[in-house]
Amino acid sequence: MADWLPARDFNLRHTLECGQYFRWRRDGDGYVVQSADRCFRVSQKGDRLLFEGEDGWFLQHFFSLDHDLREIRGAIDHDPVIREALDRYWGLRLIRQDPWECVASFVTSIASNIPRITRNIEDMARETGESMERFDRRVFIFPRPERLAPEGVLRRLKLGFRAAYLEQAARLAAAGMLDDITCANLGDARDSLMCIPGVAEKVADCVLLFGFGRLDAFPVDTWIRKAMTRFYFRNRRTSDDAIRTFANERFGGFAGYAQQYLFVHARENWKELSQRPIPKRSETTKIIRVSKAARVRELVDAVLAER
DNA sequence: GCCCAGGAGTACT
DNA sequence: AGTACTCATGGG
Repeated sequence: MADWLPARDFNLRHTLECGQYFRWRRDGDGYVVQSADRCFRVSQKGDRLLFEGEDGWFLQHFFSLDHDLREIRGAIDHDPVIREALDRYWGLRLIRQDPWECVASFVTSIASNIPRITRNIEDMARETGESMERFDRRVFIFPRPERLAPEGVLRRLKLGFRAAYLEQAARLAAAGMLDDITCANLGDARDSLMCIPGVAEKVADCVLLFGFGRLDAFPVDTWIRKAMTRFYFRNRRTSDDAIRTFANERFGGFAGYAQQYLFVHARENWKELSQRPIPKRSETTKIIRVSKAARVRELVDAVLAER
C-alpha cells in the first residue's frame, strides 16, 4: 500500500461488514471499496489504515475518522445491552455515503437481504455505469441518477417491484430533490425524503443517517425491531414509532450510532442472544451511568455544528 | 411447499 | 392509529 493514516478507535472490518454499506469486496488482507467515482484499496494494521487509490482526506471523511468515538460511547453507553454491543464491535464507525447512492441502495434493500442487495447494486452499476481499470480489475461506477437504467431494464436485472421505485427516485434526484435536504431540520428532511416513491420511515432514516450525517436518525428495521422489543420492551409488541422515541430519549443525539451497533450485534449473535432470558423491566430501564442531558446536548451541538 | 429478508403502498376498519 | 394484502425474488 502506498500511504497510511492514523486510525485509533477504528475497526475496518466492523465498519465495512456491519451491513451499513454494500460497495466493497474483500481483497487479500484488505478491501477494495467504491463510492461514486472513487475507488480505493484499504487494509488495517493496528492503529494504521493503509490505503491507495484515493487521498487520505477522502478516506478520513468517508470513514468518519473525525468522529470522537469515545465521546459518542460516553453519550450512549447507558445499559448492559448497548454496552455489550459497543464492546464486541468497538471501532465500528458510520460511513459517509454518497446521498444518491444511499437512496438507491436502501430502496433496493426493501424486503431483501444483504447478499442480494449487494448483487443488485453491482448489476445496476455494471449495466449503465462507466467503468475504469483499478488494481488489475475493471470496476463499475454506480450510475448518477440521470444514467440509471429504466424500470424495464431494472426488472430484467431482477430488481422486482423495486424497479419502478428506483426509476422515479432517480428522476427526482436528477431534478435536484436531494440537494437541499441538509438545510432542513430532521422532521422536515424526513418528510421530504418520504415524498420519494419507495421511501417511507425506515429508508428515510437510513438515508438521513448514512447519507446526510444525521446521527440522531434511528432506522427501525426487522432486526432492530426484534432486538429492541426483546431487550427493552419485555418482548411486547411495540410500534416502530414508540421504539424510535425510546431510542431518541435513551441515546440522544447519537442514537444512530447506537442503532448500528445494536443492529450488527443482533444480526450476528441472535442465536446466542435469543437463548438468554428476556430482560426484566428493571434491568433495562435502569440506566447504568446517567449522563446529564445538558452534556449530551453539548456534544450533539458540537458534532452537528461541524458541518 | 413453507417462511422470511435492513419495507412500502394501498385499502380497509 | 392499527390491520391485511400485495408487490418480485432468492435463500433457508
